[in-house]
Amino acid sequence: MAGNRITLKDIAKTVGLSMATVSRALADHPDISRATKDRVREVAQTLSYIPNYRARYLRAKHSRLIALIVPEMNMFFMPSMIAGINRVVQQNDYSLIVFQSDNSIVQERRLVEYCTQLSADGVLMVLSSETADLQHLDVLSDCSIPVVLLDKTIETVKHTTITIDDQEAGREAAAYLIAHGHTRCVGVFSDQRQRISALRLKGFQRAHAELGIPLAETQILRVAMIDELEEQLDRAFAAHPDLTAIFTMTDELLVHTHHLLSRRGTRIPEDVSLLSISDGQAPAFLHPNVTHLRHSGVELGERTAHILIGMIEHNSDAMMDVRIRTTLVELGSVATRTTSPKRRAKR
Amino acid sequence: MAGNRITLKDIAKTVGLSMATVSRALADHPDISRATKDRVREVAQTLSYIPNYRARYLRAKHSRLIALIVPEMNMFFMPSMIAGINRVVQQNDYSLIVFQSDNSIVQERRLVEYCTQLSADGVLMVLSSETADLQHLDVLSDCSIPVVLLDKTIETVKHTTITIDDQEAGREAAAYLIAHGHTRCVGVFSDQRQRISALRLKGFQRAHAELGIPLAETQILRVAMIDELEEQLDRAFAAHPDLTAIFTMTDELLVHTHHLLSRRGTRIPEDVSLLSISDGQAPAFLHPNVTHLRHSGVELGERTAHILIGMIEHNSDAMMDVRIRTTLVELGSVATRTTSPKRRAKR
DNA sequence: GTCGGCCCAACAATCGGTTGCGCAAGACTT
DNA sequence: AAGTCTTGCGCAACCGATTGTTGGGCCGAC
Repeated sequence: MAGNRITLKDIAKTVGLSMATVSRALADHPDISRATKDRVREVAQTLSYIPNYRARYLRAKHSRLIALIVPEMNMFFMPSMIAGINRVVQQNDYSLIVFQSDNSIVQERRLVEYCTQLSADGVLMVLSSETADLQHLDVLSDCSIPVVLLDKTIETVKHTTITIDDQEAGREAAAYLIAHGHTRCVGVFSDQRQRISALRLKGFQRAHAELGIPLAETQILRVAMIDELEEQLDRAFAAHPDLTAIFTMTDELLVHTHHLLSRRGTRIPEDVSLLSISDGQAPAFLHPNVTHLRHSGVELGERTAHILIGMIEHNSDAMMDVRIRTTLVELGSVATRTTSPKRRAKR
Repeated sequence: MAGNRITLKDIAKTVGLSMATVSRALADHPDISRATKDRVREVAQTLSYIPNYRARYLRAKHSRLIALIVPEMNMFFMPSMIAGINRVVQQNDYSLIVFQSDNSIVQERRLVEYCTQLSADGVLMVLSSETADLQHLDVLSDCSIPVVLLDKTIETVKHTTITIDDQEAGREAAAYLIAHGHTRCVGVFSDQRQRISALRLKGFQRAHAELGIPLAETQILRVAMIDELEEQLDRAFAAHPDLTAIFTMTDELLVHTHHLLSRRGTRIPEDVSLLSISDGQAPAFLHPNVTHLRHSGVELGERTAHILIGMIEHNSDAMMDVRIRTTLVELGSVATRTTSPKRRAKR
């Protein structure tokens, strides 16, 4: 492979100068005369010389490589988040290298170690669902490689984290539905071991408590596997004939809930209102368009990348805990209830 | 950064051996005695030594890095494709580094060059929509870095390509609809400058021709920007009152078409049948579930990665042109027409 | 006419490993 | 007992760049 690549030595031989001079000429070093620089550049051009970053960064200690470890390539959030990260990373002349842990702590550990082997300049992590502690990140601090945790995290006192303000989003969701007259809502949440899930639920519950609206345990769906959703939804409908609104905490839960509602002939928002936390893509192609608390994956990615690059370049290890607020986007999926609901017959 | 990292030299000093011996001991070289190996490993362990890949691969000439350049992080196809690639890449002890060209030929060029600078062992490319020729890939062949083009390509005689059998998929789609009595179908296609688009359309047209079903130009929608879809769809409905089926060539077009149909009160499949080419995710959460010609992104990714790794490891430059066939997945969105359609009134 | 100084460019060390070759000491032939 | 094999390890070159230091040539100046 690449055995025939042009190196500095080749150029040096061609122009009849030493490697050192060629290197400096290419780097526009003041010690080198204009004439020599021009000559060297021309030769480099014609030989189509490509510097070997591996060699260069071996000496330079850094790699201008930023690693991102994600648990999976979720179709809703990840693509936009990665796009955001990528933009900032590129703008700052770093390269992004993306790894997938497949939600396995073993893989995650392996990948973290791999980051050190590559001597990445910084690491961005979306924790896998299996990750319960952060010991495996110690190798990174040993090598003084800065880390930023984003989106999915666990409690930590040692690492900079950037997340959606999950609890607040959950709170706002419930408050919004209640304000529109929905006093019997169902909340659809995912695996409670994930902090993101627990926080959104906590906010949802707290809003109910604060507003004095009762919230039965059966109004809370905890969906670990997406195929449990249908049964749980059926049970909720059975338990609560007065159910008028559903809140879904993610896009994935939203599209599947929407699908199941359509299938059972439930009209949105006439029969049941629907509200979600989302990055706005799914709400746009569902009918009716779904009112949601929007969190931009792009923004999360961009801010995270900025912060990490700041840490790298200023060698700072100040710990931050940034929470991004969601914004309400009102579309057509939430009706205002003034009277008690009248349920339509289902097919 | 990482200035304090343990190196071979540190280990050598600690155990009182030469770097060469330590290196060989760690590599399990037969020249080194069991006892020495054990001692070295133990020290490496306690010092938590991490080899510097940059240095190692500098000499080794290769990098075990595979680069993937994609135009954008499309939410439907890319995630699964990347997941597939990633799996195979990891299994073979390579690492995947993902770049995004943002559909810009300038970026694409830059990234290709960057691949050579990183001395990637191989490059996977999904061409940007702006890419009209493949000259910028010559640097790669100059460095004898193998390239595989996948999914979106243009005509080429020089590079290995792996694509969905687009034309056949378009043909099958039309044939399927026609076989179910839909003699007036509309096909929704994207930007015709893309080969994938042109081929799917060609198949769609050819099936009509072969089966002797007329196909008016107004039955073919060419949607370059997604917000043109609504108007074009309206025009098609106006031009063809006898319209009974719609074919969408991608997931993105599918979800938006589905949304617009729902909005105009068109029932699927009672009023209009819907068929798509898809990787199966969107069809599962739309109502009713959409019958589609399935192409697995994961499979495409896996096969591509296998082929590239084969090229890398056997140093082969045999050109291939692999086409992956789609499989029909019949769900609930296509009705069988036996008589001429009776259109229901719209809201 | 020598000397300080300025330009330019070369030498050589270095980054962190890998590897061909040589060499010493012990084991084994005959 | 001398010669041949093995075994186990070190020397030193090398990968492709960067960079601190050195030194030759040429200038004007005293």
